[in-house]
Amino acid sequence: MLIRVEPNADVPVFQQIVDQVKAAIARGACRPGDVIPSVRQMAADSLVNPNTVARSYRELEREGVVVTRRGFGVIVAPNATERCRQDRRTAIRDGIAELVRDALDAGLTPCDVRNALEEALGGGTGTGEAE
Amino acid sequence: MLIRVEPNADVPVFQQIVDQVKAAIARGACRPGDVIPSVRQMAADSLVNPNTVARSYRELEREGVVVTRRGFGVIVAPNATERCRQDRRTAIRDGIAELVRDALDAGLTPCDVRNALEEALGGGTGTGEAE
Amino acid sequence: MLIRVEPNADVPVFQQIVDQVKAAIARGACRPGDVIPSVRQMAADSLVNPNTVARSYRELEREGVVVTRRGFGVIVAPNATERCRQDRRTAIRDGIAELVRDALDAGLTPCDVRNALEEALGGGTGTGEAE
Amino acid sequence: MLIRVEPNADVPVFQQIVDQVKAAIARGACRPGDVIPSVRQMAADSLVNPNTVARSYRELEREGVVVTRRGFGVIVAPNATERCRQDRRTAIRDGIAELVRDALDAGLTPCDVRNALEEALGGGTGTGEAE
DNA sequence: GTGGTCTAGACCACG
DNA sequence: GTGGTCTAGACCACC
Repeated sequence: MLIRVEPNADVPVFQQIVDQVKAAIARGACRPGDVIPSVRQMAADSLVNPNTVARSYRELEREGVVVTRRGFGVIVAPNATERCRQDRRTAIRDGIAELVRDALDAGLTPCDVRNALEEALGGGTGTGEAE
Repeated sequence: MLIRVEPNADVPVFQQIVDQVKAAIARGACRPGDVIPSVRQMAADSLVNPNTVARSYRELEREGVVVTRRGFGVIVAPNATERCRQDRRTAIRDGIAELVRDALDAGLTPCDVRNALEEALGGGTGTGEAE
Repeated sequence: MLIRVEPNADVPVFQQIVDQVKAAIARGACRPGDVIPSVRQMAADSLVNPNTVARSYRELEREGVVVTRRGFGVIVAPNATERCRQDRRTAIRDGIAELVRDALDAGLTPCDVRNALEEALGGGTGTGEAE
Repeated sequence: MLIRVEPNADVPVFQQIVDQVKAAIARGACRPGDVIPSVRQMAADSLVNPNTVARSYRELEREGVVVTRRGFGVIVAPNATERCRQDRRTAIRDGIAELVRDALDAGLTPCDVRNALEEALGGGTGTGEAE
């Protein structure tokens, strides 16, 4: 469970942590029942204040993604994997829909959008292609 | 020049105004030399605090999209149309790139992303129909 | 909107504030659309740290009881009254059910419970009776 | 002596054990002189950390409900039955008083409270049937 | 050891 | 002026 935080980003640090934990669960790096790093541990690893990590964990618990056992630690909730995947999928779809709306609103054609997408798909990952 | 603002959105009100003015210019609804509503006029129309509208206009002027002539009004800058189109295109491309990165990060395949895009293009608008 | 906090109670301060705000709404002291005291104001009034008040307000917003408008203030949500009343009713019923379960579990008879209730009703409020 | 613990409840695990032991004594399931399970036995049965069980036993001994005889075991104290019954009765009465105060505070009428009680008495158990 | 809470003080963005 | 966030350090209860 490696968390990398950018302190000066426009998205709050506590939200970055929430997102990355959920992403780790979504991609299977953490599975239900696994123990995730303690508040103090992650705070030390990520160079983030423990209070900020605690807030992230509180939010994750509120969303039902993790379960915290006092004096023991924080564990991934039973059905967290599917829940996180669903969340990510919904978020991505919403994001795409909003982006498309904005793009068409700004006068771009659907073809422009497709081209921009293909460019991003090709350059962002390079699944085999040269960079 | 009709501006619609959502006060509870995550994007600031002043930014919504900036974006919508630039969008109007980008799609040709406002052309260089046109006069856009005064601060107090737009404030009254949009039910927004005049200070907020003023800030939006300050930002638009800073970007060279409009020029204000004291005692006269605010007019669209000579080369605003192309500038706004360029801005929109860049913003859209950046947005798509970020979204694609997030999506692949979350374990979606490029194909998933393409499908979501096509769905958004098909369902969200008329793919080119008049509004 | 008068909030009284007991710092040494077993229920956290932020939760006390949440409960009292919801109670004020439930009994009609605050109605939808009303502005509730600012974070700093309530912090000053209640002798509580602003961060603690902020956390209470964040929780209230999460529950849909209030809506916060940045730079403006916090207002009671449209359907907050009924929602709070419902919450209170559910909480009370759950509490009674749990209590009854415990009481019968401990060997008390239903009659014992009824007597204890009548005593509490008589002494706790004195709706007209001498104390 | 069957103890069932809910790790995720708001009442601490050690307190749940204390309460259940006292309840068992109050309802006569354990009588003075009876031997109750050893720390490690109950820890194994209840899937609870032995330290936690030890703390519960320490608390029970502090309250005079049990006495531990080194090398022999833990036995129910001579006057534990009446003491536990008294404790339970006091706890229940306090709980009812607090609940009634909250309920009236929230605007419910005494009649509402009585109805909720009767519902709980009627539906929650068999009002005296064997279990 | 663990998480939960609170305080104090700072900075930022928005209106 | 408003709320939002972060840091720092302290205390508590639980396991």
